[in-house]
Amino acid sequence: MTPSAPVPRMTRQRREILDALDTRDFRSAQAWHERLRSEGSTVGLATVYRGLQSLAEQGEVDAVVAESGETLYRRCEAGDEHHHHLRCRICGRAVEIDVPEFEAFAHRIASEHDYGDIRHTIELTGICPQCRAASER
Amino acid sequence: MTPSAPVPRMTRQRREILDALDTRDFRSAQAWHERLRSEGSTVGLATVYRGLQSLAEQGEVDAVVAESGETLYRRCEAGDEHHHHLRCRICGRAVEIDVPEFEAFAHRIASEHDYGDIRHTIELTGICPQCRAASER
DNA sequence: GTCTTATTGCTAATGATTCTCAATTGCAGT
DNA sequence: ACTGCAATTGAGAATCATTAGCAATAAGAC
Repeated sequence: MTPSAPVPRMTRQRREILDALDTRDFRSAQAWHERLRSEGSTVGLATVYRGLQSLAEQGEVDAVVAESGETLYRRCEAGDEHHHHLRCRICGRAVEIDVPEFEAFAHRIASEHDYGDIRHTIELTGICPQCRAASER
Repeated sequence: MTPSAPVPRMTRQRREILDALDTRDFRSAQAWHERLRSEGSTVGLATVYRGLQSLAEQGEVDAVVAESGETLYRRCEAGDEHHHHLRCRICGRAVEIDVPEFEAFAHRIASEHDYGDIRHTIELTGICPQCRAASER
């Protein structure tokens, strides 16, 4: 029925992207691209965008939309399903948190209003200790 | 100290924007602009952007960043401080909800990680009953 | 009414992301 | 290892939302 998505292939560049995704920080596709180039890779920007997108679909990376509208990516913790983040608005450093209470709450609210196919996003942002110290002087 | 922001003036176009913001739906700046034009207004797109932005700063309108990256605006309920939404991913229709438990939770998590100047966003999206019905046939 | 300056409306400029398409290259089968 | 072919890549053009630049207007104070 479904047009059946093409079979993914493991290419050099896809491997490189995966390898680059090591830190715990959220970065934009452009930032990851720069990092790759600076490390000698020759991947194209478009490829990085495509790669990150498909990885996000497979659940390999987390994607969040910053207030500026740009999408930030980061490799996900192991295979855990669902979680949220406390992210630094300045350096991007993020901590994974989970809000078990909320999962239930979301569904209650949703069914109260008769909304279906619920999805939720919780974004907690702040200034991390390091950046705070830096900006205070 | 602060460069003291200019004194805002009530212009025809600002009034029109305020007037247009009547429905309970989230719409993009472009969408609000179209609506205004279709109702005979001659406001420019940039003016709508500027107007919505300043209104958002004053807390007169809510602004949320959709997954697509575009910013959606809607007039706020009276002057209540802080709240969240359950928004339909198809038609944009939204319900204001509040999550008192969460406000406290957010601060606890934040201080646990020593993050300052906390800000949070909770976005609940789903498909509203009307759109669900529509897409089911 | 006059003046000062915030505001408007174009339009051009940005910035991020996506698309186009020819050139590559996994990889299944032989 | 060799072929065939669809998936993938890379570079640049194309989109899209949003912002900046600037001359022309028009609030609001006097």
